[in-house]
Amino acid sequence: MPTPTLLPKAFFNRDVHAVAPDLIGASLLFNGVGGLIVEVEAYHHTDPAAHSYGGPTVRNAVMFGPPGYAYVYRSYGVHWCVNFVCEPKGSASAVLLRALQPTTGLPAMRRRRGVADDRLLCSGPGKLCEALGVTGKHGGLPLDRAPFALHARAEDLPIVVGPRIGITKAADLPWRYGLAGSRYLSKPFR
DNA sequence: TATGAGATCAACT
DNA sequence: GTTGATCTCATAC
Repeated sequence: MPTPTLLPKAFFNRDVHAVAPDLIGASLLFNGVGGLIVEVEAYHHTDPAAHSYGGPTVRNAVMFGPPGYAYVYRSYGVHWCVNFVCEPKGSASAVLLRALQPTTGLPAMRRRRGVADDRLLCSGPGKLCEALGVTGKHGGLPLDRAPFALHARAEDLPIVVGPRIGITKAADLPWRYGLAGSRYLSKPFR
């Protein structure tokens, strides 16, 4: 097994469309619990679907900060969703984590989620945060140290792209990236 | 398999 | 007052 490489902040200091596919297959642990990233979506400040579209607010302030930090927001008033901020400071782009293949800390994830089926633990942005225990208080934390632990994938993987999920604006842009054939996606790719 | 409602809150009109 | 980067459960086909 090759020694995994811990992702430095510089990894995120690139175009969001370069970072997003490179995250597929990477491993994400949060307080020692997590798995392999199998699905993400890219958002950019010129993108009408992005929270940063239209300028900084209290909620999206982290997106306008430096890359390599976590932007966490509440979705539909109920769920937490986590993003990785990308590109040079100020461009307000981010990658939304949508699904993981669970590998580590399965008992903790099953307990938090209240389900036993591995495929239901992290197959969606809200589920993923619940399984890992990520909440709003973790917004703004750096991604290159605890409680986060991100490692680059060891080899190239087949990546598929498609339109993003659950949005109404710019819904046709193919800015969703996934691991081809994964059983752990929030939804299959067409 | 597919569609619909409810939960619950911050941003925005 | 309305909308949304969601999820779960219920009911219908």
